[in-house]
Amino acid sequence: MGKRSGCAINHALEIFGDRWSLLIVRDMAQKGHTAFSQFRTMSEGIASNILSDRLARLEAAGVISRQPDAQDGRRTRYLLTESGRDLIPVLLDIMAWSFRHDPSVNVSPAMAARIARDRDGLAAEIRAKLDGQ
Amino acid sequence: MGKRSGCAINHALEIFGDRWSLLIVRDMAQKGHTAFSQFRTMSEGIASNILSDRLARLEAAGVISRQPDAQDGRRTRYLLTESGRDLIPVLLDIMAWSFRHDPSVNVSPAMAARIARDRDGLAAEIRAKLDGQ
DNA sequence: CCATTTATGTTGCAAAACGCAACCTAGTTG
DNA sequence: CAACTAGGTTGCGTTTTGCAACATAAATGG
Repeated sequence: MGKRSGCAINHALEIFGDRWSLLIVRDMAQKGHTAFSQFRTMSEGIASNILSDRLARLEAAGVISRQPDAQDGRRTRYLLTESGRDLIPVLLDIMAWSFRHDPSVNVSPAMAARIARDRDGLAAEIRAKLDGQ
Repeated sequence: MGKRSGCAINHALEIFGDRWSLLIVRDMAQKGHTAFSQFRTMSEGIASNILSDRLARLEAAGVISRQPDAQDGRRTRYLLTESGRDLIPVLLDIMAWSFRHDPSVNVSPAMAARIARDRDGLAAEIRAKLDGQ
């Protein structure tokens, strides 16, 4: 796993520069998903082998953590680490960018306005919901 | 090119959800690169066929524009569109995230502090430099 | 308790994307 | 007009992806 360069953008791309990793983080932040089977239901349709691989990579990168469920031994709980939660503002900015340049995207104008006006406040709200997990 | 979903994050990933596209945008924003041969010198080492493909995709997505050079008919100038320039704040946030969670990355603490304190002002400065092109 | 179902994966295989080196063409320069 | 430069394309082997089937451990239901 030799890194290609010390550039900060490249560093980030080596963690989530693919079509799936950020969608997993999105589902964790937006929907509070924590289970393998929950990620499999995402509308983009991720294959189980790819999901398995991406969860392992995100864990290796320190963006998520994996813990066995105490109540149900079959389950594994995937949670955003501090580093993963810190991606929430980036996710919001990407959503706002997509909306500005293609309003046909599934973002309400109200949400877009909220991100523009108070991104960090919104990020804090999303973060707070995850604290219960 | 059927889209996988209307999600704003997915929309963005269909444009730059790979290991190279954002590095091209980075070189345009950070270094003012406009030529094929300039992008080929990036330290990550992009192959010419991949570069050719990514420039075509970014143009198709409206993030960059391509124009023949008036002075030298061999040259093509690649420039960030408004949509491309609007990615600058996102790039800065990604840089800051990388720095916070891996300080070994090539970002000076001063730059990281500047992004934290005045991201939009910094983005405006970078934008202003591109206006000469 | 034993059969069934659920949750989390792994395996095999075909298709697509990537990476490298060589090659090509139009336009420019000496 | 010969050599060089810029921006690609082509071939080909390697890697990653996507799909479907299968495996395994743990829970649940009768």
